[in-house]
Amino acid sequence: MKKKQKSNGKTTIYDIARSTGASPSTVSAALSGTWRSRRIKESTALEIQRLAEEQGYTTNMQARGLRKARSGLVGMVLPAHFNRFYAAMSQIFEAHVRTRGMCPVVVSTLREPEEERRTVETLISYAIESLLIVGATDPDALSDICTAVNLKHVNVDLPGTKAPSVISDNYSGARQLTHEILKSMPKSDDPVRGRPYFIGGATWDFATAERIRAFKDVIATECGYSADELILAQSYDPDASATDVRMLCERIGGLPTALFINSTFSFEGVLKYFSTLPAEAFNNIVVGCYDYDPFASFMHFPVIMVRQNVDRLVEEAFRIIEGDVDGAPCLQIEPELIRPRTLSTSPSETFHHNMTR
Amino acid sequence: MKKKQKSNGKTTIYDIARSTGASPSTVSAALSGTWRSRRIKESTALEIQRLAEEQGYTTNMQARGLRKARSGLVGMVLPAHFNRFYAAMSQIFEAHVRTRGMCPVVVSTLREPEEERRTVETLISYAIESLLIVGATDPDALSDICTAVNLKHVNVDLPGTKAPSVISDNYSGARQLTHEILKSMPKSDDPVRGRPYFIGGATWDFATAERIRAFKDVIATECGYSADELILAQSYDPDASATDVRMLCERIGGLPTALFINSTFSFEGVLKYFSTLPAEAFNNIVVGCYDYDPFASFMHFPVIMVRQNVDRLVEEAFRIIEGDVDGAPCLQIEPELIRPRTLSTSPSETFHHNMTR
DNA sequence: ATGAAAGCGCTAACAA
DNA sequence: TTGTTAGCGCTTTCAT
Repeated sequence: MKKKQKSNGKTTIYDIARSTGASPSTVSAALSGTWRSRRIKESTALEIQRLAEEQGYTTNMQARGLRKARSGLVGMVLPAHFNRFYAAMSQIFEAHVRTRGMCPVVVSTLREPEEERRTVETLISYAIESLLIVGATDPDALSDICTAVNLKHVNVDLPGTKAPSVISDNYSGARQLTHEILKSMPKSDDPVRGRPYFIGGATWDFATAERIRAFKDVIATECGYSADELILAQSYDPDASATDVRMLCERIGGLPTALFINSTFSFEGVLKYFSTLPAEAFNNIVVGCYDYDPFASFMHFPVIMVRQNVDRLVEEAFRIIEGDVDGAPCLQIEPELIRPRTLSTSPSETFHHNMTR
Repeated sequence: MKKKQKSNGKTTIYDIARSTGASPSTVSAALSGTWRSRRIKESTALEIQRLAEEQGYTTNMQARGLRKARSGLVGMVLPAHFNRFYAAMSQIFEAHVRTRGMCPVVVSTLREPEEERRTVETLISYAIESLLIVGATDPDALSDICTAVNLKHVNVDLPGTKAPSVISDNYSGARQLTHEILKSMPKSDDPVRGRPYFIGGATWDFATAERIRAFKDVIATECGYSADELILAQSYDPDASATDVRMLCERIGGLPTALFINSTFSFEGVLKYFSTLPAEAFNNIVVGCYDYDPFASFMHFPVIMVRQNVDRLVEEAFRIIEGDVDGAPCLQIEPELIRPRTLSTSPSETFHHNMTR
């Protein structure tokens, strides 16, 4: 152990320079990898590197960033960490950023437009080099901020009009899910209980709207009736869904034969109500859930789920950031349908390798 | 819109200085909030702020950080994002950091010691002001790195010997859970199927070891027999647990009357096996799970769960960071027991407000 | 093959 | 009440 230098404990290139007898600029070159092109003798470079290592030198990224006007940081803002979908985003985002030798900064903004703005500005003040905007409530406002400092950015999951977007193909996913529900739905001639109902979400929400559109379209073509009356999309809140489904069941005198549930949050609410019913009540129902949770596979009735392709979502976002895209195109990524009890072969397994606790 | 200045699009205090006629230091003071103590006329300060706003000025934190030797960043490393527990950590960590007017940086390290080291070094090079080390595989190695640059840090969830730690009280939690399992376990005189079994986790893992110790202790005192034979802790992998429970059931000729499952991952595996059994098989079983997942509440058999107190874990970590702690004390936080079907009153609800999708 | 020196944007003495 | 100046640690011409 050498003695500490300066007031705080950090070794600088000047310290290294002093102890090797080289100049700061030589040390800089040796340590930043540019020494080859600066025609520094290999032996000097190696010696410097050895000493730096020994003294526990780490580059001060603030200084480097200030000088080079690049920070090595890549930012991502998302609504929340505590959510399977967004958590998967973070995980994959990090992997991509690391591949590029940079440092990921992920910050959640709790769906508050003001917080979104503030956070993006904060990230900008740290000179992030590009930004993924995930599920923002007001993507275009954020685009304006980014554009003003010409920061490359992409909208993910929720589209904007002022920057490229890559989102899940909600319409197509909901079509598949509705179709599958109809296919495995117990036959019934009951014009009320024998129909599929849509629960959860909010009509002002882009994703919900797309899913409802698909739900209606498929039912119109495959069943020949209108689904207008079958939709209960008041909110994403679990408790609201619990109430909705309870009132529905009371109104139609029992469980319907099929349910299209708009998210795992709503599903949680529905289950809360379900848990008040006897086991026999579930002999004639099939549930579809637009979202994925492994535990939901293990209910005592069939559950069909849709899982968004987080991998490709992020991959395409990076392709756009790094490519030279003009305008604000919107790329739609097909989600995946998870049939009941198919957990063992599901892609979620890949996560477990790294994440099992 | 004014025209762009400089090569890149960023306004600096010099730009503002020029357009207000004030000096850079006055601008700096006006913009960093120190103008009161610098006895700057209120009107000048306000005028400067107005212009800064108008020109879309944002402080360059790299420059400020370099100058002040403080970055405004607080770091946290954790094993993975894709995990309820760690995701909750991130969420709460962020809230705490924001309260302090700083910027959170959360990075996952996938339980790879080398990645942990690299990440901590990266964060240090960005001059983070303190660090939470969550669930690290080798906390002490990280402590060494931090100490070398005298960075304040705390271990969370997994203890270390070279820095203060705040962890869940695994022993106490597992005692409670075991006790509760024994209490609600169907009576049986069968000396094999009538006993509780422990599934999942790894004996080399600190947390698992503590839980097993509690499991054994409670069984010894309450039942009077040794639990040595009742423990199947090979791995956290869902599939391994699926196999373990299957082989157990084959060996003892049916389901046991009680199961202590060591994590939701293992639970997932157990459920995979359970889904091959008929519904009647579950009439005489109670399951305890050391970990929490809302969906697990809705199985067709009672599930008792333990939820770690993430809130307090993080809160205490900050208290330690900010206080003046000597040595490497280890604070244990009591987890919470969640009895079957108590979801509606569970603290998870608080999350939904912000995180409902 | 290497060194000297300027400057990235900001803050904090020290002057005035 | 405000301006001048030095310097945080690094990279990068330009010299040598």
